[in-house]
Amino acid sequence: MLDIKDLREQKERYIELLSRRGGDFSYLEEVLKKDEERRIIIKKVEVLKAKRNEASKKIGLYKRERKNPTEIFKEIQFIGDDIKVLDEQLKMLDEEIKYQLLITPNLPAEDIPIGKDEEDNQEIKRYMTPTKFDFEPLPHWDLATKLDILDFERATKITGSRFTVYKGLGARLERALFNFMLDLHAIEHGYTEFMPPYLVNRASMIGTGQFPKFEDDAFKVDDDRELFLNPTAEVPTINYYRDEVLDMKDLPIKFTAFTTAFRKEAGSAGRDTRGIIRQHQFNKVELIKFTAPEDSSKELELMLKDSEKVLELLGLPYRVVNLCTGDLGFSMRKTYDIEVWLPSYNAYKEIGSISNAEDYQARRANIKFKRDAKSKPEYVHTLNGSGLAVGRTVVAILENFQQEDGTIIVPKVLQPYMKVDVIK
RNA sequence: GGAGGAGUACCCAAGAGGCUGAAGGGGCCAGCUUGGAAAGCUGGUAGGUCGAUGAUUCGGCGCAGGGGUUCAAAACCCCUCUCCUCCGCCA
Repeated sequence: MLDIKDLREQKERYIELLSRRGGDFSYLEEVLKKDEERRIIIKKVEVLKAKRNEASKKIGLYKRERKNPTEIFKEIQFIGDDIKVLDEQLKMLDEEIKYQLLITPNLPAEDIPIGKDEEDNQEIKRYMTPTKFDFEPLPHWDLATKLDILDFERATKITGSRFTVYKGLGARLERALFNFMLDLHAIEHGYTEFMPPYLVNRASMIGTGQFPKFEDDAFKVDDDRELFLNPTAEVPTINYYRDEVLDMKDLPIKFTAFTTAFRKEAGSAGRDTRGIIRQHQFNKVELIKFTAPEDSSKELELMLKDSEKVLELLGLPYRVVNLCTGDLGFSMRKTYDIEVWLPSYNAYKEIGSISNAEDYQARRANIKFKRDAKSKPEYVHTLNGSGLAVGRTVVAILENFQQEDGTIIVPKVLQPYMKVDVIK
């Protein structure tokens, strides 16, 4: 959430920056008018409340002294009604302003490329060169079906489209990968392992920015508690500290969370329909950081390195892009995407993204920190990154390490987990 | 699912309509004491948020959350959430 005071003071700059995402943000002018109105009412109602408090105090005093307080009663006879009316107006204004702010995305960072969509993302790094084959490589859905390690057809029987059964060495590859990733981040990179609930409430979804704007993307549980299936570990993990004040000495806090994520993929009908690139259910190892404001840029770069390390150890070709304003996620100020080379797409495909939300989620979720006992609480910065999307890593391994006979070479680092060196 | 109990500031805890910005502890900070520390003693400290204000400061809200009764509510009423105990069920 944006800070209404900052918005008030830097209206033009805020609207200009937001417009870089594309879209019309002139409605913020209306929001500021409501904010103005709100402050006028606050002034009025607080004067009345102060008057009433004073009178009530006097009545108490009179009663103790056995004096007659009728006079005072007369004075404030109608004050309660006035307060009630103003309070109701205030509440409505508050709600409208809050709602508008909740559906307004984060400001993009000043230094990221301005652009419309992924075409305008800026490539900043390549690792290895795209895999070359001296035979006709197969897409992962064909490879996996032949090896009988993924079953797309029968999965539709169990659930429906965009669900897959992992089987045999396919299931083991998935498990090997997330164990490998967790070990890397927890043991080598110093993140604390984190296993959150997979059902989250509305407040959590609002806290990280999924709601209210993107409610259609979430699976809702039919239960009167209003719970939703975890769409990314970012939600439960960042909300872990919702409404808390952390100690500076504990920052940065680093978590690595493995979760199964569930998404409706509402807007992507017809896209990536083959294989397991885009599923309603997928596994992901996530990296989360809570930092002091002055450290978040540095921590973002470190997180990117931690994330890249996974692909480097696996020996997969990838590139890193700096997302342009048009492709940037709702809650984020800056995002790097890591894109892995996929022969079936003959292109780089997103396998993880590493983002800095700065104080946007912290303000929504009310997560602060104190520099020391006496200092005022300030909002933390939150960062999250993939470490990585497990299903898409399976795809990358199958497609990049396939051999002419349709078998798959298991990367060295996975062999201790897989107990085999070839999937056949 | 059934029956009870509880939720007050960093922690423990008093408080059953007005003098409670919340007694009392613990903690924390400073000082005395000490070679240094502990203990002891003395003094100090109470959060957050919103609004006004150049600073100082003033005012509103705040005793799990929401709503109500009242001139006035931590206290009374209603709803919700969380935790605890017992019973039932269960991986």
